[in-house]
Amino acid sequence: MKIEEEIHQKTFKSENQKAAINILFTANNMNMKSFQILKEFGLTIPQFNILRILRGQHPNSTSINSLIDRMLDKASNASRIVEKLREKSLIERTTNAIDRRSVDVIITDAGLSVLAKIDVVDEEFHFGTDSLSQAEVIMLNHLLDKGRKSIINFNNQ
Amino acid sequence: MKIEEEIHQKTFKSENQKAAINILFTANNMNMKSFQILKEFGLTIPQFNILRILRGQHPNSTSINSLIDRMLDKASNASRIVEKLREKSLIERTTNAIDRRSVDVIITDAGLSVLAKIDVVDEEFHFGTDSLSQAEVIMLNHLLDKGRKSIINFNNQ
DNA sequence: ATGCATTAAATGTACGTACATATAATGTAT
DNA sequence: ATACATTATATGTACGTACATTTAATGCAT
Repeated sequence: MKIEEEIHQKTFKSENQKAAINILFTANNMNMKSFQILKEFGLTIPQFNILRILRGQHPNSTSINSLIDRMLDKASNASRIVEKLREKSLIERTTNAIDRRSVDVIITDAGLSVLAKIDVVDEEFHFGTDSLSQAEVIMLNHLLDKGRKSIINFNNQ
Repeated sequence: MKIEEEIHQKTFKSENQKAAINILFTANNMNMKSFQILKEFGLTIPQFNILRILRGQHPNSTSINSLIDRMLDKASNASRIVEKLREKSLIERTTNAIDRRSVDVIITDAGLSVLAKIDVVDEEFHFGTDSLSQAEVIMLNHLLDKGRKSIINFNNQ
């Protein structure tokens, strides 16, 4: 469905404004979808993202600081999210022996097990699988990369 | 910059997975940018969105329920956001005379004035203005509309 | 007119986030 | 060795959001 119909807005100032709203609306849809899937597993989106990072490092541990560096969405508070995961026994947290300021976070077998279950519905975290051709998806990635330029410049000011 | 470089991830399971991450990352960038701009005007993103809806209806009033219907991002709590705007005297809130359950919300002159100032930097709320051709932006809108199909189907289940 | 369902909005709770600040451990210059 | 800066993490506050529940007004069937 066209974005005009989705949000009941007939006109836009420009195709560029429409594109901005289109991207935000699409991302919002995707987030809602992820949210619904993850809820069944008792996880929030940031908790899921952190678990996946930890799985990528397994069996090594990862510091909180390193988690913050790797997260897609700004995670000013990895500490609190990690604590939620610890309460569910999906990760373990130990003070680093060498640098006692640092915290070693490691995913548990239970954590790996939950992620394995979510992998089954993993294709839900892809975009346009059933509706876009391979060439179209590649084009979409290209246009997003290219169009993002001005935003990035702004953020780096 | 390509998404691979942006998030320091070299490989993806598919172009579709890359597209999903690309959309989420781009939307996140845009939101951060809007957040920074609006902060200078003492507004949050949902507050700004509600103000714009109210301007669209001005000089008529809008009910809280109607606001919820129109908001891009699910606003389960338009009440609280409206209250924040009222504290800043950017809107007025009165009980509807005919249906005393309903609340009439109307933007004040101060509210219109703030939006007018933000209009000056309005082009920041567009996408790819300096980097994409008109044909490319139209293509992007088309691909997003088309690719969103499977998400929408899922959400309507 | 009375009783019950429906509707509009507000409120409570748990979570996440931006930002500022605090706490504790470590590094470093002297 | 001591003082001070830096670093890693945690905590407090204000805001927004999803969800459940509450409150009050209205609609409707009888």
